[in-house]
Amino acid sequence: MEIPKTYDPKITEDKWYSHWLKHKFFKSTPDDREPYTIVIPPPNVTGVLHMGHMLNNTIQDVLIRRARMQGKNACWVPGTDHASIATEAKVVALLKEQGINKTDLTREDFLKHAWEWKEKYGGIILKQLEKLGASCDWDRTRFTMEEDLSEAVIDVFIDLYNKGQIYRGVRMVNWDPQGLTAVSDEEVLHKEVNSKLFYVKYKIEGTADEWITIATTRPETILGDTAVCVHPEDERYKNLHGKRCIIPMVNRSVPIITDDYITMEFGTGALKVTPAHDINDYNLGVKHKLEVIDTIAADGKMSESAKFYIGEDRFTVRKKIAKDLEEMGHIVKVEDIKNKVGYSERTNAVIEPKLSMQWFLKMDQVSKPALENVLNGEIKLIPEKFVNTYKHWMENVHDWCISRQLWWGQRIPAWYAPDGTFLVAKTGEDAINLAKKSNPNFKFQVSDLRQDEDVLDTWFSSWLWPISVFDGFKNPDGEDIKYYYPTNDLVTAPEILFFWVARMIIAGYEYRGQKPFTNVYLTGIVRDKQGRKMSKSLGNSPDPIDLINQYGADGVRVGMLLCSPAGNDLPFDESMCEQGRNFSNKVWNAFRLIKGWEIGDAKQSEASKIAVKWFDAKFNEQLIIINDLYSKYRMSEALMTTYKLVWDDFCAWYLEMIKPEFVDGKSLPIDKATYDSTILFFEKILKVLHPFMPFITEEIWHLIGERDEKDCIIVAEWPKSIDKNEEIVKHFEVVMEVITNIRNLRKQKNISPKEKLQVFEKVNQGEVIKTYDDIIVKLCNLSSFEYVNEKVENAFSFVLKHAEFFVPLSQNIDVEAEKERLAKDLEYNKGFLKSVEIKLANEKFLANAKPELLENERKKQADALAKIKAIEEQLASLN
RNA sequence: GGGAGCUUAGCUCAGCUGGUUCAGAGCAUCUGCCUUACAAGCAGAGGGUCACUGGUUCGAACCCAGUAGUUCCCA
Repeated sequence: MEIPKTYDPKITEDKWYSHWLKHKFFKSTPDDREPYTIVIPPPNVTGVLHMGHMLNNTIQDVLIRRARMQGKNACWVPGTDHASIATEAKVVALLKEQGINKTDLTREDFLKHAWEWKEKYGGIILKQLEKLGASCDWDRTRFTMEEDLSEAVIDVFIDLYNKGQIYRGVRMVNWDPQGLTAVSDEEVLHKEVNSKLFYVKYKIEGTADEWITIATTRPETILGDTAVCVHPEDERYKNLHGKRCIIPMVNRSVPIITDDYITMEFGTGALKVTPAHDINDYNLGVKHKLEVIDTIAADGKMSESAKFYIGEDRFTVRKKIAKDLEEMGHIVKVEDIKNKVGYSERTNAVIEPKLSMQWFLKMDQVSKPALENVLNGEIKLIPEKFVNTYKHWMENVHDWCISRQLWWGQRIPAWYAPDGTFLVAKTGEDAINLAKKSNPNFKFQVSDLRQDEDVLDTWFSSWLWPISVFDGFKNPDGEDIKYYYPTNDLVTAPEILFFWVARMIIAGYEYRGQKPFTNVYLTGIVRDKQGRKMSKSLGNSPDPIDLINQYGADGVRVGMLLCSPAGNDLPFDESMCEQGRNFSNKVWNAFRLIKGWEIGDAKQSEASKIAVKWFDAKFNEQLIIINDLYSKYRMSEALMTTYKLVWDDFCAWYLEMIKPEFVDGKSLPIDKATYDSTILFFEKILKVLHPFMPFITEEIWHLIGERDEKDCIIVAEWPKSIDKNEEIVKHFEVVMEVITNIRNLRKQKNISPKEKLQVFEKVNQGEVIKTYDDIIVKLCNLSSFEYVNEKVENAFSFVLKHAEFFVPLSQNIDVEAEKERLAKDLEYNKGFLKSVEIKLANEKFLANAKPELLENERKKQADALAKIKAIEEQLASLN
C-alpha cells in the first residue's frame, strides 16, 4: 500500500483516542507502584476551551504521559468547577431571552434551570480536552457542586466556624451592582480611566462667606458625606480645625476633622469623607466615629437616604449633580485626570464599595503553614520568582470574604431564628439541637428558622479540590486519598496563584496536615501579537479546535510548547503550530523511508556499523539531557532538544548515513543488522516524542511492526539512559565539520551534488583515525578519500584544528581570492592566539584561575599555533 | 505610592557557580537545489555595542550602583 506523502492527523486522532479509552490506559487505581498524580485546575463549567486551557492541559498531559511511561501509576483527575457568578450570569441571561426574570422565580426553580443548563453545556470543555489528547482518568471526573463535594464544603465551613475562623460582619466589600453580589478583592480589576476631578466648595458653618474646597471624582457621593478631613499640619486649614461645614444640597452640618492620612498635595488637600462608599473613608469613619449614610442602593441607584435623585443611576447622577452644583455656585473648577477604577472581573460593572453583612474567613492563622512551606521549599513554585509574589501576598493577606449574594453555589449553613440569633449547622434540625444545647429555653422550631440566603464563593469549593476529588473529607482514611495525596504537580496560570493555589495549600495543611502538591508549575499567559491577553471579550483568540483541525493535535501541542518557558507569557502566533505540523510530517516521512526498505542478505557496511554506534551514543547523550530538562520543568527546552535529536541527529545525519544507495531507479536492500538497529532507534525516538505528540507516535508505533492491540506506545517503557559513549560523539563532531566544509566548498564552487569529488587529508596533529572515512565518502559523494603527507598542489583546501584537507578541482583556483580568504583566517587565528597569550602572560590570571582552566588555555594556545602554522604554509605555497 | 521581575539576532527565547575570539537555539530572511522519505523538504549563508552609564575584577551578557523602557502584583 502506498503511504501518503504527508501525515494526516484526521484519520489517526479519534481512532487512537478511543483505542486508549477502550483499553483503559488512562485509568488509575491504587496499587504497589509509585503514584504520580495531577489534579486538573477545574475549568469553569460554562467555559469553552481557550488557548490558556490548551497550553495548560498540554503541559499536564506531557507530564502525565511521561510519568506513565516511566512506570509510575499515573493519575490525572479531571473535572469542572461551578463558577457561581459566571454561570449564574449566563443562566440569568438565557432566562431573560426567554422572557423570564430571575426575580420572578423561586430559588428552587432557578436552580432547576441552572442544573439543566449545566447538564446541557457543562461537558463541552471536557469533550474538547479529549481532542487535545488529554489522558485524564475520565472515570474520576468531578464537579465542585456535586453532592459529595458540596457536603465537604459545608462541613468545612461548619468546622472553621466552630474553630472560630469564620465570622460574620459588616464590612466594606467590593459590590458588583450588576451581579448584585459582593466579589473578593481578587475579582476586582483596576483599570486606568479618564475622569473628571470636581472642585466643590462647602460653606463653613456660622460664616457668611467662608468656604472649604474639596476635590472629588465622585460628586454623587457628596450626599453621603459625613465629614471633611484635612492634614493636621496643613497650614492652609489650621484655622478651620474644630469647625464644621455644610454639605451642599442636603445642608448637613459635618465636622472638619484632621488626620495625617491625607495627602496634602492631592486636589486641595481637603478630603470629603463618605464612609459608606469608599474604603479609605470608611476606615477614617471608624477611626473618627463618623456617621455612615448609605446613599447608593444595591443596584447602583440612589437610595432614599440620598434624599435627592432617588432611584436614578449613580452615573447619571454624577452628571446631574455636577450640573446642579454648578448652578448653585458650588463648583470651583473641573479638571481632567486619570485615575484607577475597579471593575468586576465577571460582569465588568464598576465596583461600588458598599457596606454589607458578609461572612469572612480569618486568614492570619490558617495561612501560616502555607507560607512557611513554600518558603522552606517543601512546596516548589516554578519558576522560583513567584515565591516573592507569594510571600508578599501571604504576609499581607486579608480576611477572605466567602459569601456571595447568589443562588448557584453551596448555600451557607447558617440559620436565623426570629429573635435574631443565628446558628451554624448542617441542617435546620441540627441547628435546633445545637441551640437547645446551649440554651435549654430555645423555643423555636425548624419551621421558624430561616437559612442564610447567600452561597459560598466558588473558590471555597475549589480550595478543597486536591482532597475532595479523592473523597478525603467523606472518607479521610480511604485508599484513594492515602495513595494519591499529596499529589505531585499542579499546572496552572499565575493569575490564580492567590485565588486558588495559596488557598489549596492552606486547606491542605488544615485538613490533611500535608501539602496538596509538591510542584506548582506556573505557565505563562497566552497573548496575541499585540501583547493583549487572549480573551473571549476581545475576540482575539483563535478557536483551539479549529487549530487542531488545521494542524493536528500533535502539531498544536508542539506549537504551543515550543515557546512557552514557565511563567513567561506566550505571544501566540499560528506559525508555531505550522512548525509543529511540519515536524509531524518530518517524523512521518522518516517512517515512510524506513518502511520502504527491503531487507537483504548483505553484510553490514563499516559506514553503517559506525553510524549505528554513533547514534546509539548520541541518543543516550541527548536522553540524559532531556530527562534533566524535564526534572527542571523546562518543557520547551525538553521539546526543543527532542526536536533536534529527531530532526537533525536522526533524520538529517543518521538516516542519511545508513540509507541504502539508489541504483537504477531502485533502492538497494538494507542489511538486517542496520535495519534492526534503526527500528530500535526509531522506537526510542517515538517514545521520547510520545508525551509531546501522542497521536502520530501511536500511529507509527503500530505501523512499524506487528503489534498486539494492547502493545501501545502510551504504555511503552520510557528509554533507559545508559552510559554515553563520549568519545564517538566527540569524534563525530569533527567528522561533521569535515563534511560541512566539503559541502560548503561544493556550494561555493557551484559543483553539482552529483559530481563525485576526491578529497585528501593531511593530518598535522594527533593520530590518524580512519574509522569514519566511509561516512565522509558517503555523505559528501566522494570518489575517494585519501591520506597524504604532503600538500596537494592545485587544490582547494581548508584547515581544521588537526588537519588540512585538499580538494582538487577541474576549475582554476583564483589565487588572489584564496590568499585573501587564508589571510582573513590567519588574522582571526592570530587574534585568538594573542588573546590567549595575554591571558597566559597575566600573573594574576595564573595565580587566580582554576587549574583546569589554565590547562584549557594552554591547549587553546597549542591548537592556535598549529593552525596558524598550517595556514601560513598554505599561503606560502600559493606564492 | 509600595514591592517584584524583565530588557541578548527581525521574532520567541537559552546562556547554571564571572573564564574559549562568547555571544547560542528555533523560527523568519537570503542563496543554491523539484538529489524518488519529506518543497510542510534538502544543502549552505548572513544577522547582535548582550537597554544605557559608571563601578568591582587579571577577566563582565553574567556581580554591584544609578538611569531609561517595560510587565506584573499590592494600595
